[in-house]
Amino acid sequence: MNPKGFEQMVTASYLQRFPAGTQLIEEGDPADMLHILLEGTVDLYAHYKDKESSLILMQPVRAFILAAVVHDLPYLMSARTLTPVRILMIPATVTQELLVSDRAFFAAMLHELASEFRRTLKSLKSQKLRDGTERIAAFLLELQQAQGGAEIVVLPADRKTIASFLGMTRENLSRSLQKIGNYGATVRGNEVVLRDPEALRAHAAPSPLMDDIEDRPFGGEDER
Amino acid sequence: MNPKGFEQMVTASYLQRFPAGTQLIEEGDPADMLHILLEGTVDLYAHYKDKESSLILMQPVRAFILAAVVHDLPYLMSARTLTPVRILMIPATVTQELLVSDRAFFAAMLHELASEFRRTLKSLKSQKLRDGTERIAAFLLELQQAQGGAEIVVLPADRKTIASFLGMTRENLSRSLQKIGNYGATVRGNEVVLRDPEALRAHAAPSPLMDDIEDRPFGGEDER
DNA sequence: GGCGGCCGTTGATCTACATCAAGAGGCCAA
DNA sequence: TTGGCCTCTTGATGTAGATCAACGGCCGCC
Repeated sequence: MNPKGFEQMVTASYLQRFPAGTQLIEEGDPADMLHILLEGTVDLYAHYKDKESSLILMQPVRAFILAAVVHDLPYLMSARTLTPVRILMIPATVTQELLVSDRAFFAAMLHELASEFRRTLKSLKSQKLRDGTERIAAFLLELQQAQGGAEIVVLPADRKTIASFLGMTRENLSRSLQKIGNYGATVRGNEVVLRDPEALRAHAAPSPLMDDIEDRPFGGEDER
Repeated sequence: MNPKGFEQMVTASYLQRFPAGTQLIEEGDPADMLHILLEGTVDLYAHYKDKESSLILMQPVRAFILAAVVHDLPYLMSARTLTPVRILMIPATVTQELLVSDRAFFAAMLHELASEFRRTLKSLKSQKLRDGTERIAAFLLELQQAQGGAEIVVLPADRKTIASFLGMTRENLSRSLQKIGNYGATVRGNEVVLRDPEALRAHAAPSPLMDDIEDRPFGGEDER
């Protein structure tokens, strides 16, 4: 973005730190702040009757609840920190001014929003089309790629949250993690060792059309 | 948008009609055209292993697959017409030029994309948090509002598609439609009579945070 | 007309997953 | 240390919804 807009943004915004477990946003609140996650992990979740479900496990650097700010409508999700975080908060009014005055900012927001949309759509696809163990396998492979491809991946949250994010109960996450031992994944506390990523891939059939990954060199997906 | 941009768009675009059952887009194809649905109904769906699932039942006027065009990435969904349709197709290159040259067009796209995002997120919430009959009840109430609030709502697609959209099988849609008779909804072919919307509401607990409805005349999502 | 193919419904069974229950291990405070 | 309280796991049971199967209705087509 241009320097003037940047200065305007910085002076009007708050760069804040919060400890783990902080409630940042409550579903239904007016969208008065655009949040940009710079460091740490945030859980975006929602309620219905007395249930709740995690919808997005967010890692830096991402803007969240951009759509609510654009439309000046209430947040659709609640947000809480899972780790200590650093967040840049830009008042909605300033955001809207920047959208008008700074073309580069505008373009960045459009881009970010398109990313969010595609990620969310992928979640919906995964949720509707895959079963539990397939979702876990795909999730582990996503993590692996996000963490640089190492054999050992570290889980980004406690079991309850991951289970909720993946659309299952804690108990079944536990059991399913056992099952995928058959595909060469061994759980060790907070880490999972992927001894046989190919077996996992065969089971999860990951694809850039359904997962938040880049196409792999040797694309095994046939289309019709 | 401004007249010059509009003219540019119109001359470079194609306004087309297609009959029901036309395959418009195949998941994974490069995003070479922005589609704007002017008339009719389109089903956006995806497949995985040999299953497929309907993700969006789109009614006019909406742009679809906007995010893919913005990012110049493959479509995440396939599209087929459920009725005869009228569609404006704008080449991706022209769309990208317009995003640069026409501020109003740019703003409209941002707005539309934010709407799409929120709608998709609501679907994800509904899918993860509600059971089958709750989803049906909420769906009927959405339709009712979209159709002006009349007592009789007409279903926008065949049962198989609706079932898939709602995340269940044809068989269970059929059974669930019986069950919601207890909430004053009677099925009659392609129509459903909502004799007791309050009972339905009590069951589905609809909310503008989870459904594509307006809570209140005051300040809902605007339309064109 | 009569035949075959799809669609929607209904019923019987199966199964993935939720729920319920109990126990193991970790953490911290008194 | 002990006790309380977490989270996570494991096992037993319950259930929503998938699958399998059969049938009637409708439509297009020869």
